[in-house]
Amino acid sequence: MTTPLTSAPVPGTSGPDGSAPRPPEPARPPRDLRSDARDNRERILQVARTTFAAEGIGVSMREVARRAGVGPATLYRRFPTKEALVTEAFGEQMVRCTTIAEDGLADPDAWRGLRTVIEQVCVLHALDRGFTAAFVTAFPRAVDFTEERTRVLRSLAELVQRAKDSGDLRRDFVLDDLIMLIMANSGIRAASREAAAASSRRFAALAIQSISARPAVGPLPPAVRLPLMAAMH
Amino acid sequence: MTTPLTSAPVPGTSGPDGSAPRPPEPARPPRDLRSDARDNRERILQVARTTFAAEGIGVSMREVARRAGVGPATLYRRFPTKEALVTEAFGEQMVRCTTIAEDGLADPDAWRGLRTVIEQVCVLHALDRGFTAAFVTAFPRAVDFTEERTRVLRSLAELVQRAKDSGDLRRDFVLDDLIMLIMANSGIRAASREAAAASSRRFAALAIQSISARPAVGPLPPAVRLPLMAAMH
DNA sequence: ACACTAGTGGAACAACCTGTCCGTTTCGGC
DNA sequence: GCCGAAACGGACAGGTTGTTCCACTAGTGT
Repeated sequence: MTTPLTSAPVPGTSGPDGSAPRPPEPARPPRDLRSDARDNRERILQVARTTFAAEGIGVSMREVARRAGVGPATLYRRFPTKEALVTEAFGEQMVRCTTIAEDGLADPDAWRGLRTVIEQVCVLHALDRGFTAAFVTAFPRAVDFTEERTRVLRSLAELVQRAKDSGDLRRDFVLDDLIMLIMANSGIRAASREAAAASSRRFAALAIQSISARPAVGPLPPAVRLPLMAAMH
Repeated sequence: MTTPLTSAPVPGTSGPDGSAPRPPEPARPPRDLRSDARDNRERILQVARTTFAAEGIGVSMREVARRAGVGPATLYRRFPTKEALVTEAFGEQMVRCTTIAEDGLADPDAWRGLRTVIEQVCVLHALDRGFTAAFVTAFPRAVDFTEERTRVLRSLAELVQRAKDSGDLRRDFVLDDLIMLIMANSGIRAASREAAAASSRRFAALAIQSISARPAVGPLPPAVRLPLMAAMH
């Protein structure tokens, strides 16, 4: 099974031209669209962003098209698959995540930087109505954000290390804890975007409390009335 | 704002006659089924429980029927709707939740009782693969667990109050925080049931840390390697 | 043993989804 | 203006979902 070696070279791959099939898809951004097409594309993206953020990824492509005032075919011409649309729509949030991480890393006070990262990421995700969880569960293996992601993770790892070195972060903290807390945050559902953001703020404060190496009971952001129908079965 | 949850008067306790159209559905348990039908029903329930717990609520009715070795019609004759099946299937977990809450309340040490409740509920939900979140998001207004739920909430509210009185629980803690933490826990996804449970144990420990009135950095359950593809975009 | 009916499973239905085709409209350089 | 190509949208295909119909099967009281 590991030795297909002797077989004839796969036809087509030996050519000197070496034009790869098309996996990397280098030029994703719109090339030179006609003016109306460009407008439509932009409108679709905007609608997709707000709709997905507000109602989750379950919204159908048709519905996105309808709200953007175009036909389904137009939508599919610009974004050949739903995954592509979602990826593109949330690209902005992705770079925002990167920015947050690097801003945190830039803070000379690593512990404060880490705290800021946690709070901002939590709120960001809350405003996107658990986009993370939705996206991940919907497209488990999609995510060609890999490049951005590893960059972010590298930044966070260094931030965590520095916060430990300064003695502010518990020494048994690991990067997976940070991921866990962020995933947990995305499990919070509230009645409105504002409530979700407020809730996430409080959650972030509690999370920070829990990972501090020198915990001290300080004030918290206000509590939020949650739809009790939720978590208790 | 200082009166979070306790305000809701228990609905439906006013009318003496109370001949509601049919919302309570008094006789849900199987009445006098034929032997084979009874077997089938039991088998369906068992399959539904394990399947929903393991793979989430997204599993189709067809699939449940197939795994139970019956036709779709049989399934639907016993459980007229998917919601009914889910509700019935998770009834067991529901009473387990109740048990956990009442055991916690029975503990003379309220703080220890609360800690136990948090950990056990978190693990329970983890083993159900985020059943709570899935259920709630799938059937936002379903849940005729109201009776059980209010009972649980009442127990928890008292437990929280007692833990505050004993000076172990932060005084700005509210019941909504508990709900928030439980919802958050259900946002955690891991590679396996075991990993999820372990993760939830660690999460619960952190949560307890964060709401303690006298926090002290103690040991935590082991960290779990999470599918980093997840929460970080 | 027998009939009678509760119970059954497979096919079918309606609604929805993602993704495609094709005749029509509109842009944009001349 | 004009005309070719780009872009459009409504209808179509194929799949999956929850749910129902119906001819047949198999328990059960006699």
